[in-house]
Amino acid sequence: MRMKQLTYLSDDDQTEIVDAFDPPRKALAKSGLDRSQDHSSSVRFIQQGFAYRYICLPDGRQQITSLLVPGDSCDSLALAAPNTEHGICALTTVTFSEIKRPVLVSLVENNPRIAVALWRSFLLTEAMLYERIASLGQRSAKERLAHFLCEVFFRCRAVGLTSGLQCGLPLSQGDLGDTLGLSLVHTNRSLMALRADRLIKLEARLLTILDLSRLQETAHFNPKYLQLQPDAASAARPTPARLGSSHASNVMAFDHPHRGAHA
Amino acid sequence: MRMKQLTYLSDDDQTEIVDAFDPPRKALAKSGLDRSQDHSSSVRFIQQGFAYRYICLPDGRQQITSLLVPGDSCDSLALAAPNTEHGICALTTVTFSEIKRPVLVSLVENNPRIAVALWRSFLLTEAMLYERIASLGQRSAKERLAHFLCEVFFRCRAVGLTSGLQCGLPLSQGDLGDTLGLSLVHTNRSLMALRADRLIKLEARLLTILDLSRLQETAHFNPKYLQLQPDAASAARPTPARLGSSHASNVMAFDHPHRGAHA
DNA sequence: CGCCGTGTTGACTATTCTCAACCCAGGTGG
DNA sequence: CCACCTGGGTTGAGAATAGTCAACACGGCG
Repeated sequence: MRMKQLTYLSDDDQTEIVDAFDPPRKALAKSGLDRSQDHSSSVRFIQQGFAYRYICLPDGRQQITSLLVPGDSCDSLALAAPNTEHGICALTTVTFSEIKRPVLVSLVENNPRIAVALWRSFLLTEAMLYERIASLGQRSAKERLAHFLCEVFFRCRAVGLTSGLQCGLPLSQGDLGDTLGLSLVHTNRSLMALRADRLIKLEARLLTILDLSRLQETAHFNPKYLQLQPDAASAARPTPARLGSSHASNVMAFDHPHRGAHA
Repeated sequence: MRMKQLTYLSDDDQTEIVDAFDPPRKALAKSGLDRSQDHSSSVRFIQQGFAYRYICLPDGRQQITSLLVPGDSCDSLALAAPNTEHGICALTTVTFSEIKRPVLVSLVENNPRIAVALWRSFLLTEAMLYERIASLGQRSAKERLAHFLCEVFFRCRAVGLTSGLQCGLPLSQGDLGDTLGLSLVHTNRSLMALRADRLIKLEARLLTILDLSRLQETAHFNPKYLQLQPDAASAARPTPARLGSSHASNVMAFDHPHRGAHA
């Protein structure tokens, strides 16, 4: 999980975390990640698969606020303010675990390393939010798209879900638009522009970066904000994903999109 | 400070916090809030005045990512990731206090109420970031502006810096544009549109809301995300601002804009 | 076979940006 | 006292960016 790369928790620490979780559950693509009904105050962590967090405006427009990859928590907010829930929707089949708030609290209180790991994880989320705001406010459609693709790629690489310059990107162009604040059509055209520049390939939910440094340039992308550890950043070798299945470091570690239960 | 309204810290708790701060310092309008050189790892809290946090893109564009009002912390990020600093710039004369990281940590470890207050404060920041993303991604210029004005007003009211439907707004139209991802000119036109609708007045850095509920409607603004306490939300009576000067609940609690040290 | 969901493209419209004036108030220096 | 400068704010006109509507292509699936 994300904590891993951030602080090098010991194996004991990790076992401690894993044991504290409720048994993992699954959500189908396009379904919400519901919390189990009996405890409203819990935190969910993605173990496998991709999901997104979104906000709906009263008139139906929706904004995808973050992409959630394995290791991410869904519920930093809910910890203290259970009334401000956002929706979480699976993009692929998602395996996730829930941990009850009191359990997490005692974990944090008894193991300062875990506390730091959790803290850093939330700060990373915040850093990504700031960067997204800069993107939405200042970057053009093409830059925004390039920036998002860079971010996805680096995040995937940090959790061992890349192979060379390829990673999975289980978003339709409509989803991409909702993420970037663009219309579907304009998203398509920006994508075509990046392809025409020979910067990326994107087909069948598989992103291939043809020229990473030029892509970063056009995006004005600086990975510093992702706070990657030096070795997690290089990641030529697949990072051993430890939590959940121990052989999850496959690029297309998610099921191919097909008609699931509709949102 | 913000902690106050969020968790009703006891007076003892507050004294404990106040005592832990370094002596307050001042920054002039348009100057950065520099940390004192001797300890890079510290957290700054705004006591009086307004400031903003911003990100600069390499080509000079700048995005204001958040407005900081009295009680806000400048440095949630720096706590764990000192390399991802953002700039903080004063909009008015600002009084702020710094607290060294180890001091804050021991405060948090020894007083769980303070820990919760700090935690909630950071989560509130996060909630505002999500909402800003929804604004930038989905709302039109006019809606965005209306939404921002609503947010500012509610936040000011929560810290007792309103009088009726008035509050200070020490941003130039250029600053507003950098906040909302709009050009100066278009910001001006959106502002004129809101004025033409008789929703607001804005002159000499004083915002007057002429019709709050209609302004909220046009912004699709729902204050829920601000997690206001019921009584802080009503706030017909001025909230006694306790930290810093005890009589700070004046609407125009900041100096009028004039040429300060330039950025 | 026909019906999705998804991607692609064209044509037109709307929103937003840029450039360029101009105004006004306050401050500064003669 | 006035001339001048500077930093806002306001407005117009034209250009660029992005959105909408509509059509069509393609593959998977019933």
